[in-house]
Amino acid sequence: MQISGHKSVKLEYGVLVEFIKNLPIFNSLSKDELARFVKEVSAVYVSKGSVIYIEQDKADYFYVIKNGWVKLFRETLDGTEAVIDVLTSAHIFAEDSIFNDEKYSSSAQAVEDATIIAVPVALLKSTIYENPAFATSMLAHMSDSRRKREMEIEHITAQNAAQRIGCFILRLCPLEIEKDIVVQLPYDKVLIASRLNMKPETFSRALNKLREKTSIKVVGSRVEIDDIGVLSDFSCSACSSAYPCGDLK
Amino acid sequence: MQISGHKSVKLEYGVLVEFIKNLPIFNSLSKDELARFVKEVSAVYVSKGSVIYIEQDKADYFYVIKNGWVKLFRETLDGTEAVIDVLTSAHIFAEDSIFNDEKYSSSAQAVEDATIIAVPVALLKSTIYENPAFATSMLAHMSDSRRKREMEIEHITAQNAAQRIGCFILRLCPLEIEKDIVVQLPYDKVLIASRLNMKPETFSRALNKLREKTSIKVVGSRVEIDDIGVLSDFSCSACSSAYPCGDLK
DNA sequence: CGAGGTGTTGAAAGTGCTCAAATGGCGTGG
DNA sequence: CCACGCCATTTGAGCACTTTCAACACCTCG
Repeated sequence: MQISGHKSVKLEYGVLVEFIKNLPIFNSLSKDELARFVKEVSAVYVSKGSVIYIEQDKADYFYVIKNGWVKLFRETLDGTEAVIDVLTSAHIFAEDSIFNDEKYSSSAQAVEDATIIAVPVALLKSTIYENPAFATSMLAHMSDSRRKREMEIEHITAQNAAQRIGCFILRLCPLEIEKDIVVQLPYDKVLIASRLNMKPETFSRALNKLREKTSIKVVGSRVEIDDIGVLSDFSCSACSSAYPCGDLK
Repeated sequence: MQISGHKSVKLEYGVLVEFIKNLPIFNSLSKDELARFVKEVSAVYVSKGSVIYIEQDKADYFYVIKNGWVKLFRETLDGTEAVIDVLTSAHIFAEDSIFNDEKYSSSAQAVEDATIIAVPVALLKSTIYENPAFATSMLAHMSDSRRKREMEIEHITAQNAAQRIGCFILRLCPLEIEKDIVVQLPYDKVLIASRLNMKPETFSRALNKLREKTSIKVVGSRVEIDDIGVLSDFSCSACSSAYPCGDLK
């Protein structure tokens, strides 16, 4: 595994303020708190493949993704990798480091070039303590995040491979449009496969099946959807909520 | 489904205070707050099979389990039931009602006779706002709970049916003893099966396999474990943490 | 006793996985 | 510009595990 690929980057001050201020999770920060965050924070550029931290590392920072894609994962005793989540812009990770003896509870790796904002865990902790509105935001975030995991479990057990891929594609679609949508798969198919708890071979075959059943067109990472209704009928029938379920961002 | 079986019960004042005070989640309540909780709370007896609430019901209360077993579940569009969790003494549920538009995000049913403490959601909300230590406790709880779901996902994908049952049994075992442990399965096998995301038939067969592989003895709901090491070697090899992993209560 | 719930077993059908091999794109060194 | 090697992806064949459908044993309750 590649460990290099980290580079501290200077973001323009105004850009950083705007970015942080507009994150839902930080919208309850006071002006002073926001200033303090901006001061104590640092932006880091991580190139595709580089490891951000490893499970059990001392957790001094949690992160906000400015752009790019980051994979959270654990390794099992028999050496396989379990992908917990794959996140992008505006998502935060390692925020549970306030607990867990200040150790990271999983590992994180950039799966596409990314810029991430490192925020001291101590600052997170003290702000939670001092600003009840922020504490409530964090709690809402945690609750959503737990809910997201619950939906994940439902998907794994109730949907077959083709339906899970369909569901994944649906979550990439803009909500306003119904017909002739084109989306790009955001990262490579091997990773999508493990994100959806299946093998690459199964992914490939299930995508063929999905193509047959829903008349979507796939060329490389480009996906064309003529009619989103057909796709959601096929994918969501085994699930507890219909498209757009809105549960997983 | 049986809807009856709810009965308000009077718990002795001292008993209630002691119970609430000793819950980890409430240990940061001040004396005044504790008094207020005890005043606003009500104990409810729910008999086996009775439904506590249904998804989308208006959520005015969340619950703490005094004793018994409660199942949380959702129903999928095609009519099958997805079990989210099965909880017992000292666990809380529906605490995410502070968000979600004050609606329950799943349904809850007693699967064994139970006594549960109903706490007004409004009280939870205001206490989070007023007591940062309590807010932090709630946050820690949410974080643990999310982690628990993550382990669940790992189990479903990495362990086979027999290993999942082994893991379930291990979590019933007291931590101090290593040899000649006897445990009772806490609720019926059909429910354990769906809790572990498998069919009853699969459960039955996988339990036979587990018996062969680990020399545990099972008679009805009674399980005898000669050597916990053999059981954990078999069950935990596909997982990211070895017994006692301590992740799922 | 009969009904219904719970648990077990058998046989057949899926579904996804493993292992192996082929394909195709793409960047590097010549 | 081309050959090469690497990597991502696809395809094939066979296998392992879980589910499905059916039947049956057992127990409890009315």
